Amino acid sequence: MGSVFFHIDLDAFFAAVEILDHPEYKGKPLIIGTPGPRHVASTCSYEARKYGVHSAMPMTTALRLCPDAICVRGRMERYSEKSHEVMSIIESFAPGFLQVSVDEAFLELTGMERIYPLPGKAARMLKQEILERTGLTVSIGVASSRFIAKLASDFKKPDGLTIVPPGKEEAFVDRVGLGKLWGIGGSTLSMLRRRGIASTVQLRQYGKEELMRMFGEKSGEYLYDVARGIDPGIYAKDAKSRSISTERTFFPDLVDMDAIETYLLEMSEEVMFRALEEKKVPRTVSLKLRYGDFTTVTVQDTPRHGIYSSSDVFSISKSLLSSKYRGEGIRLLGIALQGVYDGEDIAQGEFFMDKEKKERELEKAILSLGKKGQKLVRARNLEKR
DNA sequence: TCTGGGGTCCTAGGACCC
DNA sequence: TCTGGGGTCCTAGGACCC
Repeated sequence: MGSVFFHIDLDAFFAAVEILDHPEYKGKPLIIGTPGPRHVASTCSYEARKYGVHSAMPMTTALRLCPDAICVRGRMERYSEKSHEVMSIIESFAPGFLQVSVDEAFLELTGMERIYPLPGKAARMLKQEILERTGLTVSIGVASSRFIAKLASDFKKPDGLTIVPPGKEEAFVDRVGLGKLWGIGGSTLSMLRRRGIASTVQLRQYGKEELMRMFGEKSGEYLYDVARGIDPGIYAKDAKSRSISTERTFFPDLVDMDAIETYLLEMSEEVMFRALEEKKVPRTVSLKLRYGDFTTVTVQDTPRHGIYSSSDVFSISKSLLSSKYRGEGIRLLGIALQGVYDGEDIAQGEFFMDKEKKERELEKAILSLGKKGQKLVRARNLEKR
């Protein structure tokens, strides 16, 4: 018996939650996002999609296309609450559960023929249960691999169910089309087109070595597999280190150095606080700058002595800034902690001999830094007068 | 059209080591 | 006299996804 995977995708999730909480929005074009320049839509209702509005579209464009749309600011806490409700239903349905974002998850039903002899029927049961208990609809894809199941859940939306029988993967990929395959975005698509490859059928005419030469080792292999409906291994491996980041876009561009440093301080604290909350230790700090013309640069530093407090992050990001800053208006500032490991994983040295004590010290340091931060801000404001 | 914010993974070049 | 090969770490940039 072959493998069986479900991919479950919540339909227009944020918008659906807002409609649930505000029934008066039902049947109307609804956009989750703040109106104004340098803002973007995060989701929208299906009524708004009829006007051409979609996720990641600039709000100014979205409102030009659909001037009567209702705009609401996102309420992430509420969405994660609803997400938990749905995910716990999915998780208890079958053992192979893997959540991949707020609004989607995989289930593996391989070897469960005794309990669910017909995967399609099982999927309908799951959809029904989610709707009854949460008021939300999902679309489900059923296939022999995660990759195909993911494409299938997107094939018919909202409230869809698409089953790709074993052996039909390649034919399904042909129906979906090159541009809608997961992992093939705008740049890859135009690179392929430039070489005269506009469909999965055409892509299949190239050998693996040929594609690897044309697109690089990993991408070549990826394209070879995907064109044949073979799962290239999405969500197969789990990340060994992570990153924690924050960024802000400004309107108008930031020019004042004090203001820039104040944001840097605020963001250093935010990011390091999140790391400490999770008892994680970062190895590198990276600073991102975007200028008014949208050119974006990043610089990073991996200090030998390690990163233990937000004042470390702040001073590193300040020197990174001075090493790169062009001296013009800044559209975006970002700070990322990379190579973030569990405290335990890097405990080989003397660093964490007395781990708990060390952590308490770090947390205290952070708290007092928070207060110092306030003073610093005030000191800055005074200096300006 | 004028381009958010939070992530992951890949590449290519240089440093450094054996 | 023009100079190996492999492994690992670091860096900057880019593609992609939700």
